[in-house]
Amino acid sequence: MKFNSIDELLNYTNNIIGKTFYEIDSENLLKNNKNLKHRKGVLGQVVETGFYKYPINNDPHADFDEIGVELKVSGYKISKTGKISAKERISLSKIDYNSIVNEEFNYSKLISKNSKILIIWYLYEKGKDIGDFKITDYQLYEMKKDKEVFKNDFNIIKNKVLEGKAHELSEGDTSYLGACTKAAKSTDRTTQPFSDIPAKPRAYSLKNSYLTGIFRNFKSSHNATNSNNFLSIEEYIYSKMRPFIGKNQVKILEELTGKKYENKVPKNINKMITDKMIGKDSELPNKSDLFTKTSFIIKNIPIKINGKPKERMAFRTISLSEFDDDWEDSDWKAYFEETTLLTILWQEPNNNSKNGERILKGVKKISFNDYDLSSFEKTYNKLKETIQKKDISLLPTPNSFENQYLEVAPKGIKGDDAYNNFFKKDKTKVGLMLNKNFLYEKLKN
DNA sequence: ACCTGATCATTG
DNA sequence: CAATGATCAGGT
Repeated sequence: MKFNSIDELLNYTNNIIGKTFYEIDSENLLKNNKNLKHRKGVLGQVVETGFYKYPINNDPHADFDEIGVELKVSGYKISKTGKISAKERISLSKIDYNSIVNEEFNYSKLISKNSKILIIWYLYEKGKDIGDFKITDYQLYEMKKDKEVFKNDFNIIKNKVLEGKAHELSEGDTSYLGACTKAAKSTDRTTQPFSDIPAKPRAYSLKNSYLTGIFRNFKSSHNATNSNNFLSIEEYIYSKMRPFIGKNQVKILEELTGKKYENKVPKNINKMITDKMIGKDSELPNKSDLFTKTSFIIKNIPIKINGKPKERMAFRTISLSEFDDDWEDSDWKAYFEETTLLTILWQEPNNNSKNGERILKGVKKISFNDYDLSSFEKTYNKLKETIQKKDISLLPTPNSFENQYLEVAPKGIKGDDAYNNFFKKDKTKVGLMLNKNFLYEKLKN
């Protein structure tokens, strides 16, 4: 099928809404070949051949070349809380560590020949036959809008390889363009030019969170592109923080609110400040496009004069039922994989100065690599086991295994007795925390 | 001086 | 009124 204009393409595409993959699979790619079912990309082929009537085995990238549009078929899921998110990243070409160091950013080569992508969205439902997934939306997206961010991301990846740190690459390093792992076996490794350490093979990808952002914007048709000039989140955060850097907590809060806090320093003073100064986590997507397309969480951490953190970093309380899922499917894995922490650093002016006196120092971006995640996985599995066996002694409290980064700690209010009441209710009074040593290592580099 | 369980102030 | 993002503080 050939389209002469984008309008023509979209008019035709409108007919795909409401269909399942079985319904459009005229070539019977799904029914005839059960093995194909689990192959990635088969749904894209079904749409190409069954709906757009491209011949099978057509060059997969030709798509709608004449009108400058590339086709992507992408799943999304709806969480228990009703939030929509993309199911998977879209992976692009492989990263060649040995040649990237000599390459300059080239948008058209990296993303695609075409600047627009037509995304066909289907609703992924766990346990359902993939042929029964229903297509619910289609969306034409102009990738060029994000070109400068892609360029910045590309250079982050390139610089890491230049520093001989290809093995430390992580999807959290960048904003939109990820470096996702790409290998048949998880043990596969490849060489890198400036280090002898073998690195995992990776490909460029459009990050899951980026796709999620695109789709959420589309659904809320809040397409009012709040375009701005910031290329990275750190730059954005710094622009908000700059007037306050070097001042102490009480002074900053007083400046921001006009109230006096000298005699009574709220325990959560840092969160009050960053909420006002930068924005609440829930408001961030309205502040900059960068926030809609990447999951950022602002965290405050007090540090000592020597730069070491004074405290662990706490996350929300956990529910017993969250640990029904296997790690691979768990919300916690997705959270740590995709979230980038923006750590606001508050330094003590003297040893053991009190809350309220700490000085705003700067911001540090933290994301987690595969090595970190494999340690988190152990914590997760210990929690899962604790819950399954109803045995509190198995709980991954601090130092419950070698190289533990993520630990369980109480988080309630007076009298909660979090450990003894652990099994009483689904919503527990304990939370997950990253320990100080781990945090320090992350802050250092 | 640190570790780890206990507790707090504000928020939605 | 409980959850969140944090800090507090007693014991070692």
